[in-house]
This record gives sequence, C-alpha cells and structure tokens, in this order.
Amino acid sequence: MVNKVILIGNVGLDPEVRTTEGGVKVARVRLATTERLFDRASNETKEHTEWHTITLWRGLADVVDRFVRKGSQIYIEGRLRTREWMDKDNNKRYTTEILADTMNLLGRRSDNPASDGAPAPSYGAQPQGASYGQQGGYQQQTPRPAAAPQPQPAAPSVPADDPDDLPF
Amino acid sequence: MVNKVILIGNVGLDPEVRTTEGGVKVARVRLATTERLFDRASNETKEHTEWHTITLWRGLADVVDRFVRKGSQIYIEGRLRTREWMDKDNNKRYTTEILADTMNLLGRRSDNPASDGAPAPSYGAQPQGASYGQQGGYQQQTPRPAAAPQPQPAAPSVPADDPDDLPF
Amino acid sequence: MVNKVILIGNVGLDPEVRTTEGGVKVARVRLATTERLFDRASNETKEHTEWHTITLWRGLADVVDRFVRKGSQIYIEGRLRTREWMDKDNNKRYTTEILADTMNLLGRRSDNPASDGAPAPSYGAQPQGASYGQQGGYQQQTPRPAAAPQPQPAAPSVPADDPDDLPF
Amino acid sequence: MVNKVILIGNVGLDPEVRTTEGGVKVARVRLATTERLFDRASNETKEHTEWHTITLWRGLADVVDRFVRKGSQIYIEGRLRTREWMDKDNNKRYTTEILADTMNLLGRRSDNPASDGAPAPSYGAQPQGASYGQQGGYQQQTPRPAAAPQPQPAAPSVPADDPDDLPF
DNA sequence: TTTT
DNA sequence: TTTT
Repeated sequence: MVNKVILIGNVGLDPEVRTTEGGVKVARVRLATTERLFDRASNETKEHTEWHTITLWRGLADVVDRFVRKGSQIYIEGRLRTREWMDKDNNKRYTTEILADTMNLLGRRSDNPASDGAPAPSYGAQPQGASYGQQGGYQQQTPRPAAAPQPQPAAPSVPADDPDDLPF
Repeated sequence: MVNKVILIGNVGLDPEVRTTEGGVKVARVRLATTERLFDRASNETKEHTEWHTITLWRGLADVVDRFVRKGSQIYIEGRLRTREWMDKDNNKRYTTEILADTMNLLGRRSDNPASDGAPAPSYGAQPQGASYGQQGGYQQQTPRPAAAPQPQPAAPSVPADDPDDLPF
Repeated sequence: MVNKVILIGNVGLDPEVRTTEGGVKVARVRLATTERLFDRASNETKEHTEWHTITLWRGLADVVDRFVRKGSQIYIEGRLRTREWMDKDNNKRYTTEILADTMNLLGRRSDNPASDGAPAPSYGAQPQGASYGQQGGYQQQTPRPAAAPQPQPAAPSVPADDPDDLPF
Repeated sequence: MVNKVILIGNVGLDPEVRTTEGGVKVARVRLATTERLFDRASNETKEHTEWHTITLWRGLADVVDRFVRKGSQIYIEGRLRTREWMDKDNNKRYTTEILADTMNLLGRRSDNPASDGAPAPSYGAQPQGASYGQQGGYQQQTPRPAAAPQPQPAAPSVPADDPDDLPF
C-alpha cells in the first residue's frame, strides 16, 4: 500500500545510461549512504556504508545523463523493487533496487561535477503532476519529457485556480 | 526543494466537502496524531495529541466524501502550505495546512465507518502517474478525474514496458 | 546520509521470532505492498505486489512476537540493509532487507489477529528517545527494554520542560 | 500515530539561537522550499516558495549555532507542532512549526557559509540511538551532547553485536 | 505468502 | 474533535 524509499547520499561512480530496445532511456546509479553506529560489543562508534542501486527511467535518466557524476550528492525518492533472475547455474536470484520517482541534485551548482557551464535540475514525477524544478538550484531550462504525456486515470491533487477562494 | 508530510491518524469529525465557484470539489479533514512523550520535569510519560488540517482537492475530495468519516484511520502524504489571510480586525494571520497528494484508508473494510456496502479506495497522484488503487483495499470502481488530464511538462518515472529487458 | 524506508502493508505469514546466541530477540516479517500500475503496452491497469523482508530487534521483536500475525496490517519505518553471504556453491550472494526502527499496528484492535484479549502497542526508537506508544492504539502497558539503556553520544531532540517558555 | 515532516531547502537568514531560563539551548531556523506548479488558469508554470519555521533543541541547536547560516542547504526530519498563544488583543492564535528530530547539512563543506575552518556535522536523534555523523560530509569531531544522556523507556532498534549471526 |  |  505504501512502499517508499528516501535516500540522500553520494554517487559512487559515473552512472550508466542506456536505451532499451524499445527506445526508452534508463539509468543506473550506485549511491552510498553512510551512518555511524554504536557497537555494543566494542563500545565504539563505527561507520557503516550502505550501497544502493537506483534505476531511473526516461526523463530522470536524461537528467542523470546530463548532470549526475561520480561524487554527486543527490536526493532520491522512490520504491523498492525486487527483480528475479537466473544466474549462470540456473539458480533463481533476487536483486533489490530502488525505482526512482523523484531526484534532486543537492549542494550548490559549483559542487556538481557535471556543471561545466550547463545548468542542472531536479526532476521527477511530482505529486501535482507539474513540478519539475529545483530550488537553491540551478534550474533546468527546458525539461524535455523523454516520453509523451500519457493519459492519467486519476487526477492529481492540484491547488485550485485560486487558492484564495477556498470555500471554507 | 523537498516539502513532504506523512501522517497516520484518526479523523476527528466528519469531513467538510464543498465545491468552489469554479466547480472544483475540495475537502477538509481534521486529523489527530497522538504520541507519547517522556516529560523530563515530572519524569512521567505524557500523551500529546496534535491536530492537523488536511486539504484535499478533486478526486481525493471525492474519495473523502464517499469513504472518510469521523473516526476513520487514514494515511496522508502531502505538503505544508501556509495561507495568509486577514482577520476581522484587519490583522494578517497565517494558517498552516497540509495539502494532500495521496490518501489511503487504513484498517480493514469493516473498520470503515462509511463502508455500508460500498467499496472504498485509496487514491492520489501516484508517482507513476497511473496508480490509483489501494491494497488491502476495497477498490474504487471508477476513479473519476474531476478534471481533464492536463499536459505534463515532466514525464513521470514509469517502468518500461518490459522490466525484464533492462539493458544492464 | 539519509537511508529511510516507509512501508504500509499486510503481513504474509506468521512472523519468525528467534533469539541469537547472545540472547537477543530478533524477528523476521514478510510484508506485502501492492500497487496498481498502468501498463503502457497493454493499456491496462495491473497489480504489482512487492514482498519485503523486515528484521526487527529486541523490543520490536517482542512486539512482533505478541501482536503481529499473518494478515496484520502494519506501518514500518526503517533502513535498507544489504547483507552478503555465501551460498552452497561458495558464490557471493546479496540479500536486501529492511532493518526496522519503528513499527505501528494499524486498524482497530479488533482487526488484530493476535488481539485475543491482550492489548497491543506501537513501538520503536522514537526521535525523542522517550515516546513508545501508539495512538488509535491499544497500548503496550510495560514497554520492557530488551536491553539496558546505553549511553548516547548524541542527545535527542526533546521539547524543553515547558514548551511555552520558548525564548522566541 | 505518525507525524513526520521531511524538508530540504535553504535557510533564509541567520538562525536565532537562545537559551531557556532552564538553561536549555534552542534554535529557530527559517527554511525555504521552492516548487514549480502548473497553474491551470494561466496554463503556465509558476514558482511557489513555502517558508517553514523549524525549532531545534539542545544538541541540534548547538549544531545550528556552529554550522548553519543564511543560505545553508539543510535536510530536516521532524514533526508538526502547533502552539497556541494570545496576541496583544487577547485573541487566541495558532502557530505551526516543525520540531526537528534530525538535521543534515547538505552540499560540500565549501558550501557551508559557516565552514571557516571548522568541520560540520549532521546530527540528531538517530533511530539506533547512536548515529550522529554525516556522510559525504565534514564530520563533527566531538559531538558534545548538550544534555546528559537520559534514561530510555524503550530500547532503540540496534543491530545485534554480530549481524552475521542472524538466526534465520 | 498478505489484502481487496 | 479522533483513537486506545
């Protein structure tokens, strides 16, 4: 019913960006999140780095392609997805990844390893079906949808034309 | 850049559902979240109930209208919105509300005070721009968009036609 | 830096609860989250169920033991943890799980398959280091810490004794 | 039951840091989150900036004092808190704020307006009751708890001494 | 393996 | 004003 992942971390290596046979752009990002843990045994504080694999499709893959590099600090909101596959010995294997719904580039523009002149955006399927910008942020000038807008069975929650004429 | 609220609680009284002059449906829900706090002064555990005002537009307002009642337990995902208004003495006043992007009815169907025969759904602007159902969840048969699907500047993240032909 | 998972779903089968050699209680829960997806290929809405493995330690394991059963609807907040292990053929394998930090039982008490008279709680490491109760929520009477309170390098954020004498 | 706020934005002006009569440090931060919205009326994309008031106590206030300045980009996790007060005309007024549980400084160290030589941390009441560091981050060397470690009614979820001897 |  |  709710399957939500929120990550902030640093990208471990330059992302892979490819295109499916059907012509859909997709990116893969390895993201590290480090935390400090108190170890009961040794009575010491230790560091633990967790590595996440993020999959980003279409427009998000495009933004990754243009602005995300090894070292980039990013915010990801997405969902867990476990894929089943067969290894070379024909054993069933499972891989858990994060399917991204939103991505934000963090820090200042000058932090962005890919910001050699180009602007950089946030991006994603925003709740209101329309937000695609970033704050504190170098903006993406022309957010090119990688895919045509598809019909939406459910209308997203969008503020009324004039929020001031709330009937309450 | 990120402005996200996640609430689970009980609805304090039957929601108000109205229509703006422009014909847009909007609902207001009062939601209680209770937590236990340890009070340093008295060395006791105390309860604190926080009351939230949730605003839901269009399709979400429709679901509230049909399925949410006083006592309902719901999940809300949304954003903070502070509105400015003038009181009777012409003083500037501020009211902070949660603008809902997603709502889920929790518990079993039999828990739903409004489930007198009718099915009940989850609803909301889902990341993939297409999911509008609920699990564990009596489904909404005809999620009627209160508004026509609008053009989307940014394509949402949607799994490719065949997730199995990931090119990685 | 931030590694957060939020799940609401139904438990797929009765949890396993065990004790480590060191005498620490630990539980494992399989949780289903179902979403509806719009399939571009078939132009149809399809259902996808994702299965998550949750690990809960100590006090949370205890609550699972007492109140969580197949079919229970729960809220989980935790972190992703990928463990490395060797399979029978000495191949490196990875398993991704959710290490729970907070759990809440959802729905009414009567929904709880384990509520045969006994009360049931929410539980978890709350931000303020002191809240351990649930609302809408049959309470756990005596939240027994499974372990002695350990020293805390960092003081949690706790409201001052009197929130009314905020100096602002 | 769940009352959670997650914010990423930029600090609007230098924070106020004070001490209560009881000697407890507390900070107030004004944080801006900007989003782009599609306006149905004008058919245009507009920007909306939301301003949040964050209250941070004790250790978190200390970190604000040392490392947060106008322009800092930060991550906040906290809870909504509405306070009631009387205005000069003896009218009841309400102010909604975010009570912070966790804070992270984002971007690189060089982005930090307060990083004139000094290191900068993340901080907060971490789930495991022990994590207080930041990744991709200049670390705080000596996380001084502003308050003595208090007794904890509920044991936080902490990985067992050896995660490898999970009994599953 | 859950839930509707 | 909810829920336990």
